[in-house]
Amino acid sequence: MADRTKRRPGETREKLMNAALTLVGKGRHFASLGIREVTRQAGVVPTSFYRHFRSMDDLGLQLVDELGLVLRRMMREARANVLQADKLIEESVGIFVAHAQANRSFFLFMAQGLAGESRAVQEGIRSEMRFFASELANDLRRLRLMEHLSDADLDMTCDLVVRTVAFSLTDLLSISEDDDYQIGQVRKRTTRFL
Amino acid sequence: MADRTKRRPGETREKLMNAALTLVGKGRHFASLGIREVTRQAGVVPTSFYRHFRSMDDLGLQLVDELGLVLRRMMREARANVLQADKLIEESVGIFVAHAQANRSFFLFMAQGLAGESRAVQEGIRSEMRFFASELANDLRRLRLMEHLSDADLDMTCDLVVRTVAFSLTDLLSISEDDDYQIGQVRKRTTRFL
DNA sequence: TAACGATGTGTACACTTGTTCACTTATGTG
DNA sequence: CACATAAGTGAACAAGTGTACACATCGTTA
Repeated sequence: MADRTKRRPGETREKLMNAALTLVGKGRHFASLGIREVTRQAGVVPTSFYRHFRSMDDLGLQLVDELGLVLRRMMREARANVLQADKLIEESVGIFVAHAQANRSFFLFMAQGLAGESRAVQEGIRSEMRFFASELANDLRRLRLMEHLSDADLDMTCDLVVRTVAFSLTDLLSISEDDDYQIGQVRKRTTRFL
Repeated sequence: MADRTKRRPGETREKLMNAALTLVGKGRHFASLGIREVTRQAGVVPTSFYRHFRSMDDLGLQLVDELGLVLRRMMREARANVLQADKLIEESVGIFVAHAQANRSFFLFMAQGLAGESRAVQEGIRSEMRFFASELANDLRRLRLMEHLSDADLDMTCDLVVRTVAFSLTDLLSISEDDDYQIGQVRKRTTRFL
């Protein structure tokens, strides 16, 4: 009972992924992480790494997949909370900032990966962002907002919004103490932008 | 004459900085480069590194300084070529794209450094971008364009433009073969944005 | 010319790294 | 229960890493 030597399946796998995220959260860049370093942080022997991942790039790719889940969760919450269209932007930005802080390492990883070393990871993150942008465009269409924009323009605008916000991440996450000012900035930027 | 054993001062220093840029241009991330790797690429013995740089971070900082020069050169060219205000955006974007291609590794380094490992390099690049944005705002003010925007709004808008363009770099530089499409995209985005 | 400081070189050392192999242990299915 | 398979372990190795030291070479200045 108190003795929990049981090995939950996939536990080490999680530990390794979290270890990588933790190191990224500590300011390290994903590209500079080594297998041994990650296993050390996870409290696991180096060999175990190969039971779950082929290489560091592989780990990165699986992190991208999980990142997708985080983003989807964020979208769902946003959709639920902004049923009526007023205050839409403030609301959305607020939710975004909250998620960015709750999953700080994850978003840091995303910001890094965009200019990262592994082409595959780079492509994965980019495609997650594209998906996110297209969903955003769909939502706006459904809510009959932005009807003064053509479809193509709307798509492009959403893409731009996502890019801009993603870019702000770098600032937002690097400070993260005196958020208030930064939040205000991002909110202002995004609001004015739309 | 044919024998050029002479040692031009600062030659190795340049060789090392170029070596780092070359590796970045080959798809490596700056944060993952090692001293030995760079010296090897530069065709220099590892010990020489310490004659010029305290560490890799130091090298990065000095690269940022040179990046500043590149940006200033770009601005000067832009100012010279867009004396009259029509076609201003297309002209500017064209110049930007040309520079981005000519100094591909430099701009890659910049894109990487924004989410990089060294806080100092990150801060340096960010401040270069801020400077660039404020100069852009000044130019627009001088040309009496965008008079419908308040000063604060103009500053923010320029910041946003710079961010957006910088972000597009990631795409632009990662393809760089079938540029035509990408150039069109960036141009369209920026144009529509302003 | 002599001496000096800056720059470049070769060797060496103590660590760290990625990866492998043979071995133990737990989990779930017949 | 027995057994196959997945998951975890430890020891080992060759290769690569950062850094230090002592020495060679150049350009400049006294």
